This record gives sequence, C-alpha cells and structure tokens, in this order.
Amino acid sequence: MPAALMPKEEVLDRLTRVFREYGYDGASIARLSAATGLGKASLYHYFKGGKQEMAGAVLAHVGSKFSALVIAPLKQHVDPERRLRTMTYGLNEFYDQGGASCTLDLFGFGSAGELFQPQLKGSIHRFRNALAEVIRAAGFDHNKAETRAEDAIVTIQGALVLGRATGETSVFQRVLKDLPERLLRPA
Amino acid sequence: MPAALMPKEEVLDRLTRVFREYGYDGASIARLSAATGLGKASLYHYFKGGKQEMAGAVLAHVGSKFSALVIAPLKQHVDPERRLRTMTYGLNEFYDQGGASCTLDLFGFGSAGELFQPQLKGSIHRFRNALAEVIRAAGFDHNKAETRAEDAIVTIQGALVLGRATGETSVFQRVLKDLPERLLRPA
DNA sequence: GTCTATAAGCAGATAGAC
DNA sequence: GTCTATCTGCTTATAGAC
Repeated sequence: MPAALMPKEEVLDRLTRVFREYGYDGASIARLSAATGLGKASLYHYFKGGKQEMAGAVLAHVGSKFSALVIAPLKQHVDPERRLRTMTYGLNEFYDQGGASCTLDLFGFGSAGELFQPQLKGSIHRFRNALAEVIRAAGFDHNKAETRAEDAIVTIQGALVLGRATGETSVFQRVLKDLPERLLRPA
Repeated sequence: MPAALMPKEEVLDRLTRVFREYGYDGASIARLSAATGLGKASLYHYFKGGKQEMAGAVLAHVGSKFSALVIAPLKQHVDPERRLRTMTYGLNEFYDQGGASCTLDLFGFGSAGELFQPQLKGSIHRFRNALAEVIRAAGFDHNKAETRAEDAIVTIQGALVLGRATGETSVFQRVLKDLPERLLRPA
C-alpha cells in the first residue's frame, strides 16, 4: 500500500469534527471534503461505502479514542476515587472541555439512528459496565452500582446538550467536577 | 380569513413530530408535506418563510405546550413536593413517555443551531427559573436551588438522549420518578 | 492516490391554474 | 387554500485522466 498524503488517522479526526458539528444529515460530502482537504473522489477512494461508511469509521474511531481516554482509566489498579478522577480528565479532553457534541446524541436519530443504533447501544453498555465495576469496587451492591453508572452517563450527555444549547461549557465543568464524589458518596 | 382544511394547531403538531424525529436537516419538505397531507405549495402558503419559518413556528408551538404541561404546574399554589410531582406527569406526556426527542437537543447544532440558539437559551432559562423558585420555596438558598434546577434539566435531557440511543424508555421513567425527591432532599 | 468533470436525483422554493 | 408542474442549486456518487 503506497503512502497517502495524509495519515488515515488525521483524515478520521477531521471527518469526526464535521460529523460532530453538523450531525449525520448536515455533514455533506462537500463539507467533509473541505475539512479533509481531499477531493470528493479521494474520499470515495478511502471509503467505498460512501457517507455511510465514513460515519461508521468515525464511530469506530471515536470509540477507540473513548476507550483510551475514558474506559482505560477506569481499569487502572488504583483506588476507585482515583480511577474516577482520572476518568473525568479523559472526559474533559474527549468532549473538548464540553464544547464538543457526543456521537451518542448526534447519531441517535433520523437516518443515522436507523443505521447506527446497535453500535451506540454497545458503547453505552461498555461504558456503564466499566463505571459500575468501579462503583462496586468501592463497596456498593450490583443494583446500586448499575444505577449510579447509568446516572453518570445521563448527566454527562445532558450537560453536553445544555452546553450546546446555551453556548456555555460551565455546566459540563461543574458536572464533571462533582462526578467522582457523587458516584461514591454513601447511599 | 376562510377556513383551512386542517386547523393550524393540527398542522403544527404534525410538523413537530417530523422535526423531532429527523432533526432540522433531516426534516425535508417532502416529509413535512407527507406528514401534514398538504402539498409543498400549501406549506409555503402557511409559512412564507419556508422551512426556517416552519421550524420557528414548531419551536414556539412546542414552547407553549411545554409551558402548559410543565411550567404551569410549578406555579400552582400547593406545596413544593406536589408541584414537582405534577410537573413530572407533564414531562412524561410532553416527552411521550420518554420516546420523543427534545428540540433543545435537536435544534442545538448545525444549521438549526445558528438559527435558533437564542430561543433555546430562553427556554432553558425559563424552565430553570421556575424550577429554582419551587426549590427555594422548599427552604433552599438561591445558589443551591439554581444548581439543583440545572441538574434537573441536565438529567431530563440526558435521559432522553440515552433512551433514544438504546431504544428504551426505562431510564427516562426512572429518572422522572426520582426527580421530586432528589430536588427536595436535605443537602 | 488524487484530481476535474459529470451524472442522476433530491433538496428547498415558486408560478400559476383552479 | 390547494394543487400540479417546474426551476435552480446542491446532494451523493461515479468515470476516467494523470
């Protein structure tokens, strides 16, 4: 395979930015082309399945970044509070300090919803399980841990929605700061 | 003004359903036409400003339904716990038991975001103020009330996002059930 | 692997008959 | 007030040269 002008990693980063800003339907090939600097035909050379395959690749790319930044810290061999604190740093970076949208949100409706719901469901499942295990490690029972883990995801998603609607990132910042204590405080 | 074949109220309800299911960019005129049973030209007769005006009218329509179902209960002359409980019934209906998306979410990005952010911001502001006043009436100070009100909105939005991504409404139902107690419990 | 040029179809929007 | 027919431009996607 001959070298491309731009590493696929970089291409995916740029595609991701467009999908996250405009959503699936709003991310036109023209915009994706401009953002990558590649002509439309070059994009179709990379992704023979067209826009749908681009979105799928973006989803996988985003998923692997999320694993590295957010899931991995939850599996470290340190105390629960420390794991959750490290995770919040990862979340802060992953969501660009609260200024980025989540693909869980943007790919969950309309044409994208029909195509990608199974993947979204899987991502949520993995995140909730990793969170719940940390909370169990802190001494909470299975049900309590599952519920708190779910609440954490709800809170993160909600804060991102609010931040986007208001144009402010302060809600996300506050929520992130309080998250570890909230997940571990006595019932 | 001669009578129309369908009351504008009914037209707005149907437009709302499409915008809430597909988002702004995904809601094509063809779909809006099919959902209302009106030809494209008839839609443009109602809304001379085109799709942008349709979305604006939908936003206003949704806003007034939200006022009646959710804000009004918060201003009743009964105890705070009762006001919040009644509000959750309104939320349940407004969001179709958790199966409907929120325009705060769907109109917050892409082309819609640029057009409607001010209105979204206003809606959030009104909801948060109404919630905070009830929480203050229960004896909490201004800051605590504001924070809890904001958390409530975050939680509702997040639960809707999660519900859409997983195709389940159980998260929304649980969150709604716990909301009054959570907003009023001792600090 | 990248490009220019172009195809085919759908988008939003309008004209004008009834 | 509603319709059919139509316009223009943008959409996704492809062909084929370099």
